[in-house]
Amino acid sequence: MASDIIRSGIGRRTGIALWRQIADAIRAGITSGLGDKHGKLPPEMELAELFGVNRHTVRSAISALVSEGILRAEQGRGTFIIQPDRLTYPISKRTRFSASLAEQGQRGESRMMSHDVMPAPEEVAQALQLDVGAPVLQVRSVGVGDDTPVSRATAWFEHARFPDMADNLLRFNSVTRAFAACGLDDYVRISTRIEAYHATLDDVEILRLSPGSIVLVTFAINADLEGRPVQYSKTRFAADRVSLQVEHAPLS
Amino acid sequence: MASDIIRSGIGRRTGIALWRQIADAIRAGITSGLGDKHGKLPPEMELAELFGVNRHTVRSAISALVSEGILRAEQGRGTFIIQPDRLTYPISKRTRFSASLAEQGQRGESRMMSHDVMPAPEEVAQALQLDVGAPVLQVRSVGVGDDTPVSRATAWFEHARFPDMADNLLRFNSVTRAFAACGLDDYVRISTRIEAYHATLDDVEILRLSPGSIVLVTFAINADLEGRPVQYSKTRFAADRVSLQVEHAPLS
DNA sequence: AGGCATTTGTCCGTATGTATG
DNA sequence: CCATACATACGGACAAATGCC
Repeated sequence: MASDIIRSGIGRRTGIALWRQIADAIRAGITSGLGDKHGKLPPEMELAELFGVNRHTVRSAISALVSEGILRAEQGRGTFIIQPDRLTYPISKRTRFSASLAEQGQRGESRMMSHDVMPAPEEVAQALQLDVGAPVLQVRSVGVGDDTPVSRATAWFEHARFPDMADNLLRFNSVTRAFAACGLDDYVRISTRIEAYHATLDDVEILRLSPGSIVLVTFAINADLEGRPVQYSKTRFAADRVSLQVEHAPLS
Repeated sequence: MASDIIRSGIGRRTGIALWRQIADAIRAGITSGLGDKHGKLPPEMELAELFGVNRHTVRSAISALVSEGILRAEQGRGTFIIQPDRLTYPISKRTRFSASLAEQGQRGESRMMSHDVMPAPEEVAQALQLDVGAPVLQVRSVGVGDDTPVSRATAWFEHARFPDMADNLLRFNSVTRAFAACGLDDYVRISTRIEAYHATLDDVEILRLSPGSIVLVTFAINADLEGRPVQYSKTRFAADRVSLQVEHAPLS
């Protein structure tokens, strides 16, 4: 039954207050059928029964979501959902980060936060097929869509091969154009690894998450058309705001 | 100061208990430098100062992580991190579920739990390009590697086209061979969507997770060589036991 | 062996936050 | 608003196990 599905996961002495769990459940349930076609939630008493808690507890949850800007409560009429969709990020041979958001009609951009030339640590050296300690450009950026931070990325480029990469990235604000300005006309994604973790404190702060929420982490390698790696990047996505769409190559 | 960096993000009356926030912080910190080379955590008093809380609060966090199987506490010696390796699941045009585990030298198998012919709900009908209500075979299975449940999947097949699918799956315990027995020699993955969620009660039970842990959910469509969908499946992976590896097509 | 510092484990009491009716 | 029950967080004290001198 629907009530069982919704109630599942709500428990006591888990370290998370009931009102908070219910707030999370309502936030998650928004995508899967909670609320009618006008976005109206069931009345508080009904929600209380649904979750198996007191009406006061539901009220705490709702008031938290209202101050998060996810719900709107109207005296006498009901409580309504203000629904933001998940952003879909395509992952394909031709993944272009900056183009993804624009395609969905989302105002989105990637803001470079810092850049630095450093000796390659082992993980980066291995991905870029360089010697450990070889100079690499490290770039940190934050992806923003609809005024909400969605992802934060760290990318590395071989400094010897692309000495002007930092300048070009700053000028064009696009990896594709920056590569072009460095003399690389085309590149393809050769590998993507995906894992999921609990948000770190940095995630909580930068992506404006609540403690305990989830981040999807992608480890990606882009290469030139000869197959030589040109970029290694780790990106952390706010899991409740995105959907990663793997697009396999078309039939040959 | 370092303690200020780590302390940031830990807050009171947020609806999430301090011990829970600290447990999440330690869990997240394990991947990024918390703990020395032997996997030993700083002593409780030190962690308490680091997070700006009482030692008892840190102890609550640690005891939660111990019962999650992430930490091991030894009286008089210290608290240690238990690091199990992740299984890597390739996701490619030719993803074959049953072959994945075997390739890694892992004893793995997929156990069918139940099967049922039912009218296609909207999500399934859309994925398989059928009319809503058309008969489909629904199969639930659990993927097990090294005696630990790793994933649970629900798959749907068009019943009219593959009437003997259930029998063949039971007989061969392999999607690839069952398709072959139904007259379909080859198929390819055309779409994979990946999202991440908190574990539901069912996840906790079936995948033997602890409440609050993470599941990676993949939504996959396989098609025949003409591009007609033959299988739609949703798979829920225990996120701390797997790594999804997207393999892009080789350069043409 | 003994002595000592370090670290986890257990008990007490008390104040505050959360949840119910 | 109020009263009640339970979970959370703090502070202090001491016991138990380990390892080192």
